[in-house]
Amino acid sequence: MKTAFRDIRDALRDRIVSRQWPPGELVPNEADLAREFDCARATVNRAMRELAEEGLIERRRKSGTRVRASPRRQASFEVPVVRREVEATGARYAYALRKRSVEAAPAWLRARLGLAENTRVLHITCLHYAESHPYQREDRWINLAALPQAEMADFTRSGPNEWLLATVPYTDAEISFSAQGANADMARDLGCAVGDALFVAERMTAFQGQPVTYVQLVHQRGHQVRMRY
Amino acid sequence: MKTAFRDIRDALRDRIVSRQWPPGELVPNEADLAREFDCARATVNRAMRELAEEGLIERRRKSGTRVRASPRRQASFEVPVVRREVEATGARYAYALRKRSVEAAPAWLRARLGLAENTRVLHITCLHYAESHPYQREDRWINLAALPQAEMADFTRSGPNEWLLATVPYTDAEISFSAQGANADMARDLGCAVGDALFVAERMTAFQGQPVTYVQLVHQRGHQVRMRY
DNA sequence: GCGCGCTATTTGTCTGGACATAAGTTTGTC
DNA sequence: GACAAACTTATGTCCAGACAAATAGCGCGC
Repeated sequence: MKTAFRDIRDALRDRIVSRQWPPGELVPNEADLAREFDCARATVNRAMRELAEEGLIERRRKSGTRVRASPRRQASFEVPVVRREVEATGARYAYALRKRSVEAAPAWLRARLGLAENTRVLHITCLHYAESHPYQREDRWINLAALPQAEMADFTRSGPNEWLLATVPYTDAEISFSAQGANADMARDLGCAVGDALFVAERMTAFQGQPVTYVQLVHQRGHQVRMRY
Repeated sequence: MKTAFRDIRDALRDRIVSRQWPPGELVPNEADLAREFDCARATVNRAMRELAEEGLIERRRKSGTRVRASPRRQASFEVPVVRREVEATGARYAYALRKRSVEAAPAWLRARLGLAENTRVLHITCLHYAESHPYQREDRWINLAALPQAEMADFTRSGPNEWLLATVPYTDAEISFSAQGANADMARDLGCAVGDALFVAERMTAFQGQPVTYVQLVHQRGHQVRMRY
């Protein structure tokens, strides 16, 4: 029976989730499986490599392959771009700039991004709407030492997010999620009460080792981030 | 110059992030790159496949490979298991069962999991501590039609999470994050004020198509979920 | 001009073989 | 017994070549 690596992978996964090969069990070696499935060892290797990436099995040279006792489960989600996120719901996206200023980086920001003293930053506050309802409030700081051309950019018609994506598309980033009570600014901009529980995403990005931007994204009440795994 | 697929992958990634191959650009085909790197085409293929998985390039038969205009960025994080999450901070983990009852599934739960009427569920409420401070409040419903042995399980010493992991280790799941104001129960259990903004994770899991459990995990004030990408 | 089928090109996968690398296991020496 | 060297075994990677599958683009008939 000649099968593709995808079929082999799925067949092996099946044996694992059905407990035919229970957690901790040693799996037959590649050569044997290649014989069983009547294919080249490389094909079995590819199948097993993918299962290892999924976190279902653990492989070690010489010791062989075993089914993980508790499978390492990882969820992955697409980092949202607000315009697309809004448009995906079918709503019309709109944007409004609230504030733009060039400042010396405050101490908390310098600490977070690892900036030198006296670093100049561009501070943008803006709002993203779904139809006419505020959807997300964005508070962003851009490191002008790393990205001087940001000072010339026009943020009155579209947000810094899209400008940055077009200008510095490849970045290392850290994202974090938390819940925060609305302060006066958030409450005003999002049309909720002070103290309301809001879902907040924060993101720090660096390009080639240099910190580029920090952003706080405060979402409308009830916002959820969802992912399958 | 003979190189491994890892080196080739990194070299190509470098050309992309340095804009030597700008967004939208057509990348040389595998045969040419194999000649350039003096290796087999399969080796280039492996390198490019990984870059495609990273979301940096897009490949299509006959049209060739191009650098994505805006790279698809995906963050992935390990689905947390509360005991390990607490112990990773260096704190001692402790557990307390608050409530255990067998009930008919309420309507909202039936709707969420797609359960038949009159389905019996096991409802567990428990607390997870870091040292002596409440860390997370867990409210869980287990579908007894799918997992009757849950009714016999002892949840007085360790949580349903660990029991489920050991019993049904391979599941499909959907996870979602949101912010919610603390209700009276949450405030009492977590030692905060009613209305405080709390970070909430919810999870629905299914095993071989059958809904198994729904859980709401309410975290202590200030909780963050962090990931790099 | 329009639709349809053919062809050329590019990626996707597989084979059978080879050598590299990691890491248990055995053997040998002290 | 302790330790190191040699051996064995399973996975990791690579190669050269082959064929499969998708599809962009061309040419043909109308």
